[in-house]
Amino acid sequence: MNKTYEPKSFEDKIYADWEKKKYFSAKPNRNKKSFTIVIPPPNITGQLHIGHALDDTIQDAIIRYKRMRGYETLWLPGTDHAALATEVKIVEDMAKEGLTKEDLGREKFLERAYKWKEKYGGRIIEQFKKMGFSCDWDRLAFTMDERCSRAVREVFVNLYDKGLIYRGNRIINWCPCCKTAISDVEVEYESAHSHLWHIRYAIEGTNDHVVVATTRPETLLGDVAVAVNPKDKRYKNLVGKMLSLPLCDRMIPIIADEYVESDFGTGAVKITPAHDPNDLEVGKRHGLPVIRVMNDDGTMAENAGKYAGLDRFAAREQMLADLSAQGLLVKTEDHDNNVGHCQRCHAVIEPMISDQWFVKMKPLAGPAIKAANDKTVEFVPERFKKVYLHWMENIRDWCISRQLWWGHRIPAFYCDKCGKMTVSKEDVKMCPHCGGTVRQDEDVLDTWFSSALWPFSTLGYPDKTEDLEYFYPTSVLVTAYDIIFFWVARMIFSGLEHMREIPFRKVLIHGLVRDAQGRKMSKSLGNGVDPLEIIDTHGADPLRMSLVCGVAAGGDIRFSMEKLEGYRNFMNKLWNAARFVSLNLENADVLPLDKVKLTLADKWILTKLDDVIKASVKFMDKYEVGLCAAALYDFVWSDFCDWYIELSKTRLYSTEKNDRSGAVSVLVYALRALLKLLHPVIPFVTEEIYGELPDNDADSIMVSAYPESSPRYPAAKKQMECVKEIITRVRALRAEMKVPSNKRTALYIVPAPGSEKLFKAGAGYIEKLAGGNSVEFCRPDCKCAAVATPWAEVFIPMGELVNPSAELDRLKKELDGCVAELARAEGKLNNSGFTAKAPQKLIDEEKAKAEKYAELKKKIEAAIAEMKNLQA
RNA sequence: GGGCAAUUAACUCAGCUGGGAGAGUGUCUUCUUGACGUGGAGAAAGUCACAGGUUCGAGUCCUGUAUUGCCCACCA
Repeated sequence: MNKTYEPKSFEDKIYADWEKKKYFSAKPNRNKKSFTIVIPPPNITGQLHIGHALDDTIQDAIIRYKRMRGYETLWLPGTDHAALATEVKIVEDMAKEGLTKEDLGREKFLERAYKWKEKYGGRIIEQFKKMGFSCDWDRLAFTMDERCSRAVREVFVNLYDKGLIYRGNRIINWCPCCKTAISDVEVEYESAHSHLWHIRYAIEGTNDHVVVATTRPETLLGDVAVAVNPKDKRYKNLVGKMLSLPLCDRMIPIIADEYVESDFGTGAVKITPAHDPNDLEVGKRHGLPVIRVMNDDGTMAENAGKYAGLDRFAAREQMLADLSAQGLLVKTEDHDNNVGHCQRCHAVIEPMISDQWFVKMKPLAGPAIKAANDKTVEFVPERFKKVYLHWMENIRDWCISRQLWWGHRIPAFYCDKCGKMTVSKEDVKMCPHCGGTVRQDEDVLDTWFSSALWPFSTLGYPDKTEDLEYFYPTSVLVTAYDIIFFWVARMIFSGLEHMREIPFRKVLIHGLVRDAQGRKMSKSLGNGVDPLEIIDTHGADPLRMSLVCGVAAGGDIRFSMEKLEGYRNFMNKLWNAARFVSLNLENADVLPLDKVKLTLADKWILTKLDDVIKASVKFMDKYEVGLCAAALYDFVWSDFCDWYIELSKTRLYSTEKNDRSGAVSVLVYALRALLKLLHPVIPFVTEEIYGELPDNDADSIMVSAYPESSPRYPAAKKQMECVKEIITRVRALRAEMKVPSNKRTALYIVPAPGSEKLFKAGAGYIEKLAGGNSVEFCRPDCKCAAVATPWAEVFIPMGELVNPSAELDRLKKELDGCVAELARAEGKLNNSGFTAKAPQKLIDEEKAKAEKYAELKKKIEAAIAEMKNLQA
């Protein structure tokens, strides 16, 4: 083995081997339980970024764990066509050649889009492989492939037939930059400093006027009324009167409506049904017309008179200037409000009336709410359930049509002859009503409409496939909290509606990856890190470990190069531990454990191993991958490397082959087990090292069996912990006494009554690890520094090593500590409340402690007295 | 305006059903001992945000306060 960990030398090779051996592939198998995850499909235009790296490392760890635990595991991969996001990119790309969508036409544009998909759709998959992800690539799906598209049609038509999809003229969020409608969740609200403009509307036939306050004066020409609250005394007599709309010669009525709140603004609201959802409602109630004054590109429409053609913001400025010039702008007030922006291009969203397709949500939300409430689907951590429920309970209809070309085209066909519409799973050539020619709806579906079906469309829906029966519902869905509404919620109601069953039993939510300062990683800040670059320089395993280790579910994680290097060092540590083991294989036999005479240290590490197996299983079963990784990190570094390897050396360098073989056998056993435990998180390095071990149980660690825990040697573990403490204390004493660490000394041990046997067994370890060159079991007849524990005292002859007054100070400090402990224990025992109500076990423990510390105190006092004598 | 979360060592974070505060990084001291200096050994470092309460006992449970962050919401 190399002296250092060099991931480049094996990662690609190992991945290729896994793929070649088809370890990732899953088939329905009645003899095994299934465990399924569908990947959140990355956008085809995307590059692997740190968010995928986190999300999919968690999934890979879970999948690998379950695979090793004997489940038939399917991790189903795929990509998302990402209608709007992709189309925007393609349009940008065309712009470089001076081309627009219209130049190409729909057909040519789609050709280009498919070419784009071919070019970039595969790229991210190759990048996923660099991370080590064990997806079943033979099942690679795409939201626009034939299978998924069929599911989309099926679902659309079914929902339409049930009346759950409808077409309607409603206020939607319009992005004038992307020139499409978007759904509510695609609008990001940001608070902005703006103004409330107070504008004077003259009352017909009088010199009087009404002042209205507005934040969007550019929509003024679309006003069809001014509304006041019916109870508002100021305006009571004006209701029914007509007002002259400024900047044009139209007359509009004053109406009364409960919607108006008298104490905001002036208590008089302009009603613009075409550009505001509330106004549309008010308008409907009062039978008012709808006047749209803006074009799709955000310029003012023809009916905006002299403002026609002006951009909406320019029009605002111009109109304000004109109003001001006419003395109609009476006040400009500072006002903060929330302005919606397009999630994709960040342009200001324009609420506008538009003819679009919608999914009726209330009937679908009911079962989705119930499923969460009765825990048919569970959120981890649970608090995200509230977020989900709040959204579901207040859900509004989902606008699903997009004025784009890239995506699933809406399967509605319009007849020019009879004017009827046909919605069909199959393409319609001829109008079924009159035989006339039909044309398909121009629009495509929201990309999330197809992702909502992902857990079952990828498994064969609408057919009743074996896959679907075996792998559905999937086991856990893993994603970040920012995607709960977009995707998780929609998959839940879709699964319930179309499969009559939840799409996954659990939803594991994690946070976002942030930079070292806690900022969101973003292009504009330039603080993002490229996972591919990190894999190239440090390896995939350190990256995976640094994204996952120590993170509790639901939390954001901070990424930094320091952290990464720390975990790279861990890989090196693990590597070298393995190297140590392999270097010692030569002159020894590796035996099954039942053929080995186990030492105290062996029993200790095997018991600690058992503990960590239990902890790993406990954490992984709760999907706490991060806490599992942290527990293993500690075990490997502290228990296995710092202690067990060092402890094993006494026997490893023995002249007796039996000793050497015993030591090596336990080393190999423990190493193999911990590699398996670590494999789900750091698959490459564990596989590489596993390949170096003799007598493996499988061709590859990834298909080997996860370690089983079994009862071990709790008594030996306790004893070893006593020995360890003695060693630590002696080391500390030596350090404090400034004994050079390469200077070895004689050690004298006086075990406490009852501990004699233990320290005979542990003497070798103490000598080796506490800087001894000999051990004797008696009290030396010379000046000594002493360490006192409840189990034994250790004396080190001072000779010229020790400074007596320093030793005295040290002893005094030790006495202080001991006295404090004693006081604490006695304090508890003297508290009648404690002795009356605490569990007997605790009381006994405290009693034992008090006795031990009382005994210890005597010993330290004796040592102090002696030291004083010596000084005097 | 609602809701959620966080507040623990200099920094980043763990801490499960209440029973003597932990890790990593950084800092300091020291050691090239035959796995590893990407290392070993040792040390310093915390009123567990604040104020109450429940309890024999609170980082952990309850109430309130403060600060920070996030999400949701049609007050024009």
